[in-house]
Amino acid sequence: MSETKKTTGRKRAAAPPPAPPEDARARLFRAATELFQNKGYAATTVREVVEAAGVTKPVLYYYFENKEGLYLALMRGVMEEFEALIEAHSARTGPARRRIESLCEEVLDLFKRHVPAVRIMYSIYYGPPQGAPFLDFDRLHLAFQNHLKRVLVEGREAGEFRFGRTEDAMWAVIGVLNVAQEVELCHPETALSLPDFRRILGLVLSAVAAPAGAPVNRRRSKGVKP
Amino acid sequence: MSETKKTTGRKRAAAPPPAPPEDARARLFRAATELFQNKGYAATTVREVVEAAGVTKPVLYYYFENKEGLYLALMRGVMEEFEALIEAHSARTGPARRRIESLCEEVLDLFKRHVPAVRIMYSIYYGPPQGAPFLDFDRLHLAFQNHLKRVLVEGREAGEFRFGRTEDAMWAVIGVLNVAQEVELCHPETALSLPDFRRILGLVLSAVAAPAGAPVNRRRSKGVKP
DNA sequence: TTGTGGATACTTACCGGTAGGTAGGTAAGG
DNA sequence: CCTTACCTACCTACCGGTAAGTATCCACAA
Repeated sequence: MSETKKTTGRKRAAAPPPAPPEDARARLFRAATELFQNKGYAATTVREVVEAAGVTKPVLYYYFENKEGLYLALMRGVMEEFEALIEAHSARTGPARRRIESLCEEVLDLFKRHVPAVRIMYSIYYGPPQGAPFLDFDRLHLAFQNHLKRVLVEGREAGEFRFGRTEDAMWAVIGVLNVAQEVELCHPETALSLPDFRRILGLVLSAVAAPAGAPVNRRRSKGVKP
Repeated sequence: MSETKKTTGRKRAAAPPPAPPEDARARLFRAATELFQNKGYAATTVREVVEAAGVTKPVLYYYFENKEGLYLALMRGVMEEFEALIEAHSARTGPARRRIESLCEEVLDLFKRHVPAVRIMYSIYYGPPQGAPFLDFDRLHLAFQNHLKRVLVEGREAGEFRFGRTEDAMWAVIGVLNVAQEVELCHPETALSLPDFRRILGLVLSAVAAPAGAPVNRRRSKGVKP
């Protein structure tokens, strides 16, 4: 099966490979990402992972605690990046609409850069944990919701938006983001382009936009940074 | 599904249970649904299923071909119901907005009545197949999209809606439905009520609604049933 | 210069457990 | 006496994980 010559020169006097292009740890990482996203956590065996990575089984246990540890290492990277994105956005200023647009676009971009990991996250967040160890995806999701709500409220206070319940507007926006993610996951060949996404988000935001020329309703504009 | 009382007549001289209220097949069905949704297909063992159903292993293989067959039987019921719903809606008439609202509400209702099965479907549709046999969820999803697009176009032709690209409007509507489903799956305790859902859908539909009192743009109104 | 000791990065060979699945039997009813 | 509806006992394959050994390099003392 594996074309990997088991005669890994590693021994033998003559130094065999000039330098492995990717070290074993990185190869394990890539192989596991690929397999977990294609087959799921439980359905992927460590044997498959190490074979795809071209290493032997104990190597996996040398670099990672075990199968769970490998999974956790995979997920944590993306989770931290997402958290940092929201954190960075919390400090931003400017028109609420622009902030929402750029937030969504950046989330979508992060998502596209980590499709395999996100597919695993999605399937575990919405579906059953496939024997995979617990990870608090919910915390991140909630942090995102809260940030979005804050920007929406600030936009309303600044007279930029007009809507009844903040949650309604929030869900409408999240719906657009979800759809873009869904298409990316299930039909990457017809994935929404950035202009597509902007148009659809614009459509929804137009439903909460204050009428053009509406009075800037900045009532005390509390908390809104200058 | 079929409540056909097999009346498991087999009772030893001293019948331990007075009478099983549910026959073995139905109990297996229920147990598998519960376990698959809680642990995932691959992470659920047939031993767990039969134990939860209170039967022995060969009973499962007596009623179903194997683990895969049990899974397929589970999914097919919901898929057929969904398909029938879209079929039934294709024949409906009336204002496009009402049709979209009732379609979404009925889909959401079907969804709520089959949360366990849908959770499995979701996690496999968006995520990796967990070693589960292939099922063409995509066909159903596409059928739904096409129906929705048709109603939207009819609504525009009738002067009820005004939007640029049909796909944009479709995705915006689907986004709302997705969000409602997402909340149902991940936070059933704060699931959107029907009024909540109607408000949010109304918000999005208001973005594609033709201005009040706009001329009814029925240009040849081709294909629109009277 | 050489010896050596430890860290690093693996290897082969194996373990106990459990997975899905089955062979073959049995009790009860028509 | 055959069919239906189950049971006990078991099989093989493969699972996650490990014990123990080995080649290579480098630091540092002799």
